[in-house]
Amino acid sequence: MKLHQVSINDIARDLGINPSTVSRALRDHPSISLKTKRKVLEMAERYNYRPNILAMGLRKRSTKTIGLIIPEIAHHFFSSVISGIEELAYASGYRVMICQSNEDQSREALNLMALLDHRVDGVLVSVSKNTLDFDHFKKVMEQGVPIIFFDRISEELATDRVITNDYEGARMVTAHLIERGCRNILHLAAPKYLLVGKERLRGYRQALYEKQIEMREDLILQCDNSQQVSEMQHEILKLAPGIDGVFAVNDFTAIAAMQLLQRNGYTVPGNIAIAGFGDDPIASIVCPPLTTVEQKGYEIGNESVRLLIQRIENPDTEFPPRTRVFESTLKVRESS
Amino acid sequence: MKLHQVSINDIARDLGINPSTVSRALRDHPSISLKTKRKVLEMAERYNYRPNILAMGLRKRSTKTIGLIIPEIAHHFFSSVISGIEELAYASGYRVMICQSNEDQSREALNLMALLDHRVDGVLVSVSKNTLDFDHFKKVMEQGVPIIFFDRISEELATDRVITNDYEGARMVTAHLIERGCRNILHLAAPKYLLVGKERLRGYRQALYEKQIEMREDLILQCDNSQQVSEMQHEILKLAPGIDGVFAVNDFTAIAAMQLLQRNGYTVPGNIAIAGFGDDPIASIVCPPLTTVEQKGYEIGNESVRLLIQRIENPDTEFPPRTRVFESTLKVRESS
DNA sequence: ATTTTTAATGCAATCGTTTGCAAAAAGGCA
DNA sequence: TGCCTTTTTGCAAACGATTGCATTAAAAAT
Repeated sequence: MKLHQVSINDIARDLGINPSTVSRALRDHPSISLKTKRKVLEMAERYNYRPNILAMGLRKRSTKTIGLIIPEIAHHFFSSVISGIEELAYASGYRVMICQSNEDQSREALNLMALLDHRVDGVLVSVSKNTLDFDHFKKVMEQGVPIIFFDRISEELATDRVITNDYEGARMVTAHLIERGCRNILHLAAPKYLLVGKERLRGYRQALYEKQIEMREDLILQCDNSQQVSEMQHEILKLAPGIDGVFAVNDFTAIAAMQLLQRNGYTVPGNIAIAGFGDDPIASIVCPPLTTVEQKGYEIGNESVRLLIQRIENPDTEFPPRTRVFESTLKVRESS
Repeated sequence: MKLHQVSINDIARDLGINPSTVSRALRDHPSISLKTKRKVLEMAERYNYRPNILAMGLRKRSTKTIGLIIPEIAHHFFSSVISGIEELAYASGYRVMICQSNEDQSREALNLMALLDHRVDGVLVSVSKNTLDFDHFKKVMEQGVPIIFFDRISEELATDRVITNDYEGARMVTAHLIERGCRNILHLAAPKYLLVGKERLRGYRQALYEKQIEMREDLILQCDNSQQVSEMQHEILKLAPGIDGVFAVNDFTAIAAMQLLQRNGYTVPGNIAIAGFGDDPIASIVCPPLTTVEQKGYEIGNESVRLLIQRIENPDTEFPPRTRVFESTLKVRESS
């Protein structure tokens, strides 16, 4: 049986004053006398009063809550983004409602609905992998709820974006493989409609171009998780004799490929050097430890919240869509 | 600029009827004529009406939302628990608000407050590692908000619990090490106040006892994450020459220990066999792949929600505290 | 002592939904 | 048509907090 939580009215009744006075006293309104403020505060303390967020939200049309939609909570990158988000959000007096889309567009749309239903003041999103249609986001924007994309953004929506310099990261790591002597580098790429994937591919191409190495389209495979690696193992193994390097779009794919190659008699980095992207903790545990690119998850989360809160708290200011790019850094380990 | 979301009153005005009629029509109340129901539904559809959860929650004192507090979102075990929770919760019409305590008691208490402030209908908790004091949970219970603990439970609170059979899992895996020939097994244990830790230790002891192997207290080290492994590396290395097996309370600790030993010239499983607990995906990626114990994360999440919703929807029924135990299964891999 | 000014409080409507009860409309039957 | 049921709808008060405006109490000025 749920107890009756004490309300502003209970306190008012007990003190023989008006609820509005209690409300103002609690918010430290200047026109309330010190004496009443003290009485109210003391009573609130004693009764363990907590404001009813539902009532506040209803009246003030603001819940001091921001929504977050993430493809997969269990990824290290995303969980460090979450830390960055929570830190600044809490410090600024906001709560965070976390949802995970499981890389599924319809789930993503449902999550978005749920967040709007809860009347969040704004939304942070990293788009799910299979999201091709952005109408659900448009609806949010039309309602005037601020929305900010990070890492996995939508190219067709004009919103604030907080991203990693994927292009430069991929260029660096590919250049590194080339410097290590690789000439035939297999690229395990993300689907072409994902911007991060496109950018990393572009960086890969650029590095080859800079070092004047011929681009071979047959060395680009769309394959971006460990399951796909095992599904495509025949293709990969068929290419294996002709390659001396692998650059995968993320660490999980890189590791799966590495283990596949190792199981089939190739040595890493002896026969084939390997690099990933993301610097998941697993990269330093696998053997050999994986060369990869570190992304600034915490900072990306932090900056996203900063931009969002700015929009939330200045609803009448027109900001042009802003893009923040965080540089990534190469982590060279024994796999290359 | 946030738009005015259309409300039940807008629909009522447009249709020239009373808001209460609209409300009942939307909820399919039997005393509303089919004709009005159709009109209302059509209008609601057209205007894209969404009920205001804040108002509903305020009036009905139920938000159809359950709160979840988890120590670390990024752990595979917890994220599979989350999947289990979300699946059943969504299917039953509930939303889930996820919070992470970061293994910190004060954060945990804050999270709990936030959830209560949002008037969740019930709470699922896995206790943070450094939580020694349970007053914040008691407060929730006194308010009559149902609370259910899973995996990391509180022994001093009489609540529903959903746990793994840690004792049996630990006993099995230790027995397995013994069968593999280990006689001096180092146990890297969790803090003694954590029930999971105690139970796994108990299982370890029991296995030794059953196989009539002498218990050596000096082979039990309190050390339950990779950071602590590196802090305690001297102790571990000092013991290393005298041991032929390691059973760690979780996979991360097991792996950190394994790598420490390997770096110092020990072979695994040749010189020392190693086993962990939890079956994190990393366990099958590390080399050699780690022997461990699989926990039923998804099922644990699912069952927790089931128990919680049962309490939420039967507020007047007195359930005695229930405990559900899920069996774990041994996963033998190359590290032993 | 009376008026003016300022400080402190109260009133009442509002946010969007639900719900017990009263009222009206519709249907049935003589 | 009149009366009685039964079906449909409306009224108004909640839920808990906020806020513009009116009002009262207290202090200052005349």
